[in-house]
Amino acid sequence: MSRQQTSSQDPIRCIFDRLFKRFGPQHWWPGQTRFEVMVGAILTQNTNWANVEKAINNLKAHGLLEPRALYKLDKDRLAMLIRPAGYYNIKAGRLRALLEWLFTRYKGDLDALANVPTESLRQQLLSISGIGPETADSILLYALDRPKFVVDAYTARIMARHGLIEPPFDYDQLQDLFHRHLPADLGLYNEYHALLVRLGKQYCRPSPRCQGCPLEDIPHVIEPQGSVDQ
DNA sequence: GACCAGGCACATC
DNA sequence: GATGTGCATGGT
Repeated sequence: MSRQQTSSQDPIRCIFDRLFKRFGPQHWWPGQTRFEVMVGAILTQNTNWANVEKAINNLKAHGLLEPRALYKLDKDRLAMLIRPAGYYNIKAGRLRALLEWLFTRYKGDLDALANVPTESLRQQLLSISGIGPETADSILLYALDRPKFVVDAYTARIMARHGLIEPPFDYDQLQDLFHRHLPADLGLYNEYHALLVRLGKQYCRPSPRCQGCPLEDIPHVIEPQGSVDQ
């Protein structure tokens, strides 16, 4: 198999190089504050980002994209404001659960999270109802500058379709694949995840239509499963 | 009208 | 432990 125009023999790094060369920097996460990123991470669950933006703009327009203001907001009213993002009753509850944690444990002060070790913070986020591994890691990476690689549906589909990991696999196994092959670098994790989403939107839909995919000649290397032993 | 989108919790077997 | 289902809007 050829290695032309790849700057690394490691397939995981090779994919990043290829995507960055093709698509360039993605400037993620599209949010102006840490709190906006946290809210967006919940609103975007199984939802198109364009719809999330509508909901975020509603909150902004009402001056509610700030922890204390949102914490004081009635749940039904919150649900109506985030309606364009879908699952609005569920997500209103999830946002309230996040705020409840933030205020009960940290008095609503995002700066107070800075001293909490990453793994402890991750466990705390995962203990909040409505925050699973992807949402937790999105918050950790994009809002709180912690080097956790974010795995999403696109990541799973792309890696499986290009033979980099053998199904069945779970979130932790896929994340571990990236953690083992990459340095713990915030900028790299940030850009890589964004690039995978960029690729997935155009070339890696559920129904295959992969012509012109910039990864089509990446060597297919099935990874041994990660060290998730029980 | 069908499919899809930057998940997660819960019920059931 | 694995699998199925509900949650919902809006663009293509």
